Amino acid sequence: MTKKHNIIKTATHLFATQGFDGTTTIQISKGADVTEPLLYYHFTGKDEIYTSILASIFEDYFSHLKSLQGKTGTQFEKIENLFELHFQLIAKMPDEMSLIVSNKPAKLNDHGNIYTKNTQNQRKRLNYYLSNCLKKGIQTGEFKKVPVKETTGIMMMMINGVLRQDAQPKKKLMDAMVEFLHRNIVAK
Amino acid sequence: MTKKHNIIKTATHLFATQGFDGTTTIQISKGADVTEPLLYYHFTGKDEIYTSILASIFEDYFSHLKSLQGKTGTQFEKIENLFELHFQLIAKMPDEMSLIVSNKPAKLNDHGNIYTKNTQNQRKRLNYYLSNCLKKGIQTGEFKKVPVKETTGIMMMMINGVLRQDAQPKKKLMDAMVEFLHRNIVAK
Amino acid sequence: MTKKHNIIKTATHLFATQGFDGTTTIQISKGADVTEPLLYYHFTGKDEIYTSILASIFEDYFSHLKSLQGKTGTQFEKIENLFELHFQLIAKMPDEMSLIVSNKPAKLNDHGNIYTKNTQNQRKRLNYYLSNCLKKGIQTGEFKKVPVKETTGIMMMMINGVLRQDAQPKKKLMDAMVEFLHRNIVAK
Amino acid sequence: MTKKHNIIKTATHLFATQGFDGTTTIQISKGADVTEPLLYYHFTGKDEIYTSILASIFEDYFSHLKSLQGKTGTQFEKIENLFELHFQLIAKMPDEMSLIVSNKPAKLNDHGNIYTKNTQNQRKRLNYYLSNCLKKGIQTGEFKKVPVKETTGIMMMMINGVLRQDAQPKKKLMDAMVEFLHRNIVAK
DNA sequence: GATGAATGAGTGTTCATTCAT
DNA sequence: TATGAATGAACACTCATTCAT
Repeated sequence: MTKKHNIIKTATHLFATQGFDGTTTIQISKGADVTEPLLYYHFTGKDEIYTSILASIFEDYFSHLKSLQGKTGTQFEKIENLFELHFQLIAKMPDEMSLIVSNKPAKLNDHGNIYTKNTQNQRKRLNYYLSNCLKKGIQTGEFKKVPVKETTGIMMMMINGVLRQDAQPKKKLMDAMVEFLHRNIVAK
Repeated sequence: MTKKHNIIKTATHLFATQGFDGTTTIQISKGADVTEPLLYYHFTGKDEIYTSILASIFEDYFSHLKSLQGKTGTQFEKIENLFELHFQLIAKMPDEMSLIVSNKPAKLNDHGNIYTKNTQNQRKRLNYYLSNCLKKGIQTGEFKKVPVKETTGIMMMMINGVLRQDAQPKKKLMDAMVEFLHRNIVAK
Repeated sequence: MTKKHNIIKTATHLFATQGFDGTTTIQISKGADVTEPLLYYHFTGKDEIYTSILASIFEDYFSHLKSLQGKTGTQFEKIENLFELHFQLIAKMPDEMSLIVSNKPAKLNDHGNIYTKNTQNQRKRLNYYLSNCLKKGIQTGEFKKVPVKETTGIMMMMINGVLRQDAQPKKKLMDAMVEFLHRNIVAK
Repeated sequence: MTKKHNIIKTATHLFATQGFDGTTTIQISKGADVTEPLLYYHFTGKDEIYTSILASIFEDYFSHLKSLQGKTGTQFEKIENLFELHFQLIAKMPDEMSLIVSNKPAKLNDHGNIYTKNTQNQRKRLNYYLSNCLKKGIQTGEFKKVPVKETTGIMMMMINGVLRQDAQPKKKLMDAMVEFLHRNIVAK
């Protein structure tokens, strides 16, 4: 529990700040205050430390995405929820969020292609969620007749920009973004 | 095509796709079809290959930014120009653009901190350019009374999102973004 | 015999016979019948192998010098003791003695300057020991009124000559040296 | 003339202060203000730079030794001449003298064995010169009946000590040494 | 004479990983 | 669980040397 958890916490932080390729097993073990061989007791290797962390983060992330679908409200509120979620996730777990948008490690022997698979999955889900909201909103007259594909692309780009920002995103900026969107897509 | 040029071209591509930490000197030399020691004849080391490439890219990039300031037109056209520029740069030199938005290498012994310096400089310039356009446009009545700081932040986030996109950005998406902005800030 | 001990033994011999600059880490590891990385498990690098060996040799050497001061006898016997000691040390551990009189390595990144510090210390101690004996001996009438500084210098030069000799010093030569000294400084 | 001479001068100094193994061809070329390939125009390689320098120094040194034999005087004056010579040589060309007493380079491919040959030759000549003086002096009654072999050994050790001293030898010390010898071997 | 460009062979060192306990 | 000791493979880099001009 404690030591394995420590390894995961340390590795997550190091991978997020230095990247997979820039992080060594010594750094992880020293940061977690354990010896190197213990890493290999709990994991099969550096690769698995990374992939297991990534898998767990994505699992968590996807479950959050899923829980959004149960909520009721206008289509715009649903879109707002999505932005709000990412904003909160970054505030609560910046390392984890940073990890799932970082580049694919060059030295990772990603046989299961966990990285690509999850990243594509994320894109697909976001795309589905947003374009669905847009389509429905347009149908019901809640939204203007904006081009669905492009508007979805823009919103995803905005989420991407938020996730990849170096500094913690400000609440004010998030509100401005939502307002910005509102003005653009909601019918007067 | 000199061998030094080949080294730079290969290294740029590898650094852009694999990161600094994920790229080895052997990969660079093999990709450039030269022997490893030649890297050290033309550069002081792997670090300098990276920093000299980065410096030259940023120099190029900043000169492009500067040339925008000479152009005339409405404030919105000026903003449009900025988006257009990034769109073109990515199309013309994706590796280079990818490099200037990649994360700071962990193993780079960058005493002059060329990475941070340039990145901050870029942010400052973009911020200055955009907020200036906004302020002027608001003053002259070309723009609505949008909050300058936040709107600037959103636009920078969009540019950031464009730069960090994996795939080549589509012209259609770019047009949609401009239209999106237009609807939001230009006074009716 | 631990592997670390083996490394030290081999390195001592190689450094003594080939010099620090002329010895490679491969030679050390092969000579000690270990792999190269093990050198870096037990030491921080080639430099530390050298400096730690040198430090231990000097420590040993200085403790021998110290133990001489406890012995009683005439001043000439004390001087004789010093020559005898060096003679014995060379016979017992030629590599070690050869190391402490070898030249300062050019490629040694010796921040603490362990080499210079110890070498100067050695000179100072020998000087102190010998000139003290001489002064006392002259005072008590045991010695002729020889010039202290110069006679000390000559004796140190002789010790230096003994230490730096390529071949093992012969007992006969050592006896001749002591007799030589006796004739020169002891009052008739 | 100038450039080759420069190479020799620089190399001599570097070899003397850093040793053969501790000196690189870049250091030599930079110190001599020439490019590296020029070293290979004037010499066949680093080895030959070293051996040719060593050969020339030994040649010079041996010719000095030879010229001593032409001088007249008592046997002790002849011995004094030898000490005096080494004293002068060190004062006039410390680098060169330092080189001929430095250890045999580990990385030198000394096919002609120039190093060992000359060093042994030097030893033999000094031995011959000194023991000859001693024998003659004892025969003529100029000297006491000292043991020739051992006394020669001691004197060679003193010369060795002088040559290997780090600092420039003081005139006073040299005088003391001669006086020291005088008291020991010259008959009253 | 002289040099810019280039290289094969090696150097010291680090890496992720394993073994014996 | 846990670790001290050990390693094969690779890493960034340097060396003496050569080639084309």
